[in-house]
Amino acid sequence: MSTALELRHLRTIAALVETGGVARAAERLNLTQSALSHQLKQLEDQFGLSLFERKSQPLKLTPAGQRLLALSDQVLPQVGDALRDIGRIRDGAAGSLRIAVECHTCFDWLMPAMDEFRPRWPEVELDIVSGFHADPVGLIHQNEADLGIVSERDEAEPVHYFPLFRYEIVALLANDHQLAGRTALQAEDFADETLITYPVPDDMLDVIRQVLRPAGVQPRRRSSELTVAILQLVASRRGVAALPEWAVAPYLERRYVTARPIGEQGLFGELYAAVPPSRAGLAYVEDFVDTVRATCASSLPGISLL
Amino acid sequence: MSTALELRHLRTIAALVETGGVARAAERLNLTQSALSHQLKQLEDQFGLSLFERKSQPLKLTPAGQRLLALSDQVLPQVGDALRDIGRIRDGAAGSLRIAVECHTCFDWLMPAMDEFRPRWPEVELDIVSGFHADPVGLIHQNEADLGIVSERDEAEPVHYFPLFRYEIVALLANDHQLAGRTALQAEDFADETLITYPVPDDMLDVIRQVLRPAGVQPRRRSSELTVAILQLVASRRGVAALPEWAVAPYLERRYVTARPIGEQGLFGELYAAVPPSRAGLAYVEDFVDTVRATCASSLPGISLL
DNA sequence: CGCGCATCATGCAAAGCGTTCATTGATGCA
DNA sequence: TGCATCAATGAACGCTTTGCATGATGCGCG
Repeated sequence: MSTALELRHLRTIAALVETGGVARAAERLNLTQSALSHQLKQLEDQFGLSLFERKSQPLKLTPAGQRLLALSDQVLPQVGDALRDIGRIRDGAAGSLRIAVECHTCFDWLMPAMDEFRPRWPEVELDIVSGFHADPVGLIHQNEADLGIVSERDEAEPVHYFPLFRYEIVALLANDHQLAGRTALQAEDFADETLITYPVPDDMLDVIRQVLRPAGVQPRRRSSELTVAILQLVASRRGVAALPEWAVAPYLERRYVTARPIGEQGLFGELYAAVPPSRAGLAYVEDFVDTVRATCASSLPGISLL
Repeated sequence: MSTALELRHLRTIAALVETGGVARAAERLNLTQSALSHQLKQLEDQFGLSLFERKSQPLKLTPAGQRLLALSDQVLPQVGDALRDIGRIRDGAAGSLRIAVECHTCFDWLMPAMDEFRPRWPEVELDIVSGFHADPVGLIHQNEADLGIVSERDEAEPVHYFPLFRYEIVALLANDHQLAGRTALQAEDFADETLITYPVPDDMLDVIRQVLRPAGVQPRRRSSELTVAILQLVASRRGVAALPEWAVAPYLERRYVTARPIGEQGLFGELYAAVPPSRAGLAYVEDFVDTVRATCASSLPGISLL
């Protein structure tokens, strides 16, 4: 007796189409490429049909694959709704979710995620704690926030961290900058440049903390609040910057400025959602985190979920 | 990391409610009672909620259980539709399904099943081969039928048998018949009675083949085409009958006649669908069998699926 | 009251699914 | 042509689900 169709298979098909490849789909699902390959083979054997053409970029579904995808698109949201409802039955529909952010750029993805979340949990009070804060976890302890977006886990803190995603921080140069010829930039390359950053403490700037300070490099500095303003300064050769790739992707596509990896392996940042342990199990908290991860995965280029 | 919700769980909930008990649900799903018990426990642990009240007959769902049931009712038909569509993609939407029956009463459940099937497979020509036939399998070999409903598997025949269900054949007596006092009837009890049957060869009557002939009992005989006519004769004390319990259940409920088991263990019949091996894998054939099993399981009292 | 029956839970042994790791083959790019 | 990417496959191992045997509990009936 062959194994029946399961939601697992629908999740696989959906991920396959979203990511456009078996390996990427596997990563999205927190599975291995091998597992997915086996799983797909088993599905195809069961149906006696192939589900997609392997040798084509982008990936192309057969009619049977398309029908399965249609089923996924129909069923998976219904399952999501049901799970949320069950969460509400357990924890109640109401609550508060005051969010503290330490990074400027986070608003780019936070707003869409909140827009997605709000109609699902109309009775949860959703707010952003105004301003930027060097220490969201502190705000949580003072009960002035319920969830903080942070870039480092401090295991000593009594909070629960939900991993969000990992992204590359790239150096941004004017298109005709002399360093634009390089394939990658090193710490020393910044020595004679003006580094343009957000006006926040150096500890919150990964490029300083992880690259320049260890190398003893102290470039000239300049700051601006807005991403677009920073880019404008870079384009007009007033300096260089180091920003998340996803934050500047649209500008890169239009060749407004040039991006280069920082260091041999590239420089990467990570983001986590910090919540009080007592609230980590709440249905709407978990769903908020899932919503953030889902919206970011589909809208931010070049990130990888943690 | 806890295991995610799967269709398996939804099928379990649906079966649980349909059958009204864990053990019966397990049988319906071709699993053990143990497996379902474990599965339900794991589900409840995962949600942190109980899904149904164990100590209550009939089984009562908690709100969370009801929500899961609603999801099942929503999702499982969609999955069924998709699987049928994929079957159509593989085997085509058209075909023919000429059905040969050897037993009179089968029409009671065959018609509803056909009504269910027809809209799902509008391009499959669905017919009943007219009249009753002692040998449906023969008709299949002569290519005059595509599927036969038979009560015995002849392993020597080159056909594929799909098991349908098992049912009890009960003796039917007038309410004030002297034998109505017994808890069960034996072969000898028929010796001085008139046995009323359908007008078919004795080999097709289980009560003759399995009970009376082995005991050398030859009661007086009378026959009628229609179930209701047989019952009318029984009620008016013209004789006794032996019919499938599910065929007479509505009359028993109204106490029109009295039913008693035949023999110590009761007398049981089984039904199979016979098809040519080459057609056993066709999507619409499998779906027809599934449809029959499903409609019979839900509409015929006292049967057990094989 | 105790017996039997029906029903569900539970502890321990076998399949199924996923993982790791290695390997191969196919494809596209320089 | 060589190199990188991607997917398929196979085998050994571990965790999860299922099965089997048994035990607990509740209910009806004498």
